[in-house]
Amino acid sequence: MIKPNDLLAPEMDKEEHLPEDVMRNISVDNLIYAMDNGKLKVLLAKYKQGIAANKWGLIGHWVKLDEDLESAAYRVVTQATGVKNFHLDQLAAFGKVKRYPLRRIVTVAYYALVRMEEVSIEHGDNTHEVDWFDVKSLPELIFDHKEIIESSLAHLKYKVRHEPIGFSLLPEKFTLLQLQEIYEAILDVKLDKPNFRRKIQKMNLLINCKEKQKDVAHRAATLYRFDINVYEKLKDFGFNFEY
Amino acid sequence: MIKPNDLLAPEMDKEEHLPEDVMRNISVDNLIYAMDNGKLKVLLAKYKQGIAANKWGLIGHWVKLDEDLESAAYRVVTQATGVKNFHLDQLAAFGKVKRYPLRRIVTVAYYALVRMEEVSIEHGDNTHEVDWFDVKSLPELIFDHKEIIESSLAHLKYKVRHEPIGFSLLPEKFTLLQLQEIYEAILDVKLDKPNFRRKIQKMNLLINCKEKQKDVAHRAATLYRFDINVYEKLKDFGFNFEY
DNA sequence: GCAAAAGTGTTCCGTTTACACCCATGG
DNA sequence: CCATGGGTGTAAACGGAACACTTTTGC
Repeated sequence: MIKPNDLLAPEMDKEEHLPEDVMRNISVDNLIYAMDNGKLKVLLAKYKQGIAANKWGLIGHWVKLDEDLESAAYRVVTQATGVKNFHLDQLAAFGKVKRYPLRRIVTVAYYALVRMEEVSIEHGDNTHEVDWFDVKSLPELIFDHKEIIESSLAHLKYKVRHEPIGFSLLPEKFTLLQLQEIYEAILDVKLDKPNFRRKIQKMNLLINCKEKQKDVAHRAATLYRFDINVYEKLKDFGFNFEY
Repeated sequence: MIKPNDLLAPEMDKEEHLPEDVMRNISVDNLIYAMDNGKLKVLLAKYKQGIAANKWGLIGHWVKLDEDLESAAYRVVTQATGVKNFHLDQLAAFGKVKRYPLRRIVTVAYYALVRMEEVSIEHGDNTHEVDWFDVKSLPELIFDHKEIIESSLAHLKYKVRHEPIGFSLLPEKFTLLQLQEIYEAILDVKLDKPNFRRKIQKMNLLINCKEKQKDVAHRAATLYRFDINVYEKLKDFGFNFEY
C-alpha cells in the first residue's frame, strides 16, 4: 500500500515529514523500467504540493540508518509496484551542490527492471499520481531527475550489450520477437530479424519450451525461456551483443 | 602539501576531527591508478593510529557542504598526487550499514587515472605513509576497501574495452608496446603484438610523432600521441576493443 | 487470398587469430 | 653475434550485414 510521501522523490518531502531514523543528506531514487508493447517505459510519480508541485519525478525515499542502500532501493520499488523479484543495480550517486534547491542532498540512483504483468500500482490517496512514461516522451521533471534518467538510459544501452539483463523485462516464456523488441527499444535501433535470431540462438541462453503462442493472427511463434545457469557463466566470462 | 587526516580514508578520522563544513554521513574515496613498468598500481595510504591502525586504505575525505561530489574527489586526488589533469570517473556509492564499525557512512568511490611521471607524493608528517601497490598483490585493507578496489578493477576491465581511457595512463608520447601493456595489465591477458598494433592503428586514434625512442637496447620504436578529437567522436559513437 | 509475423538459406566481405618472419640497436 | 623488442606479411576461420525466400495462422 502506497502512502503519500512514501514513494516519491524524497526531496519532495516537506522538511517536517523527515523521519528520525533516516540519514538526512542521503536518498535513493529508482529508475523503474518495464516493457509495454515493444516500448520501454519508466515509472514516475507526481506530487501535488510543495516546491515540486505538478511535476513528475522519480520514485525514491530516504535511507534508514539501519538499512543498506540497496535494501532501501528494493524496499521502495516493491512498495511502489508490488513486485518482489526484479533486477536491481546501482546506477550512480548524484551529488551536485545545487541539485535540490533547499538543502544539500546526495541521491543514489538505482535502476530496476520489472515485468509489466507483475506490476500492480496501488494508490495511497489522491496526493499524487503514479504512471508509466515512454522513455522517448518524458514529461517535465523535478530537480536533476532528467539528467538521472538520461544517464540511466545511456547506462542501459551500455549494459544490455554486455550482460543479458534484457531478459529481466520479459515474462517467463517469451518469443524471439519480444526479445528483439527489447534490444531495439533500449538501443534505439532497428535490428535484422534473421540475424538477431541466429545471434541469440548461438549464445545458448535460451531453452525451447516446446510450446507455441496461441490465438495470434499469424504463424504462432515458439516460446523460449531463459537459461539461468548459462546467465551466470556469461556474466563472469563476458557477454557481447554488438549490433 | 598533505596534512594528516587530510587525504586518508575519511572514516579513519577520529570523530573529534570532523570539520563543521562537511556532510557527516558521506565521504569520497579515490582509486588512484597509474602504470609503473608495465604494471597497474593503485595508491594507498596507511594510518598509524585509531581503529584502522597499521592497515592500508584508499585515499579519501569528507565532502564539503558547498562542494560537488566530483569536486571533492578531484580535490583529494590533486592534494595527494600534485596532479591537476587526470581522468576522473565515478565508480559507485558503497553504503552497507556495517561497512564502518562506529557509525553510518556512505562513501562514493571515484577512480582517477594519472600519469606516474606527473605524480609527486608529498608527505605531511609521519602519521601516515602513502605508497603504490601492484593491483595483483594488495595488502590487507580497512573496512570494505578491498571490495571497492575489486569492484573498480572489474569496472576498469569493462570500461577499457569500450572507451579509450587507457591513454590517460600514458605519457604524452608513447610507444605501441606501452599501450599494449596497459591493456594487458587491466584486462589481465596476453595479447598478440602484431594483431594489437594493427587493431589500434586502424582506429585512427594515434598520431605518429615522427620521432623515435632514444637510448634503448633494441630497435627504437616510433612514438605516438593520442588524437583527442577522435577520442570525443569515439566516446559518443561507440568504441570497441575486444580481444 | 491477404496480411502479418515466423523462420530458413545464402552470399559477400571485413575482422580476428595464429604464427612465421625480417629489422634495428646496444652490449 | 645475440638478446630484445620493433615491425610486416599472410592464410584460414569466423562472424556480421543484407536480403531473398518459404511457412503458418487468422481473418
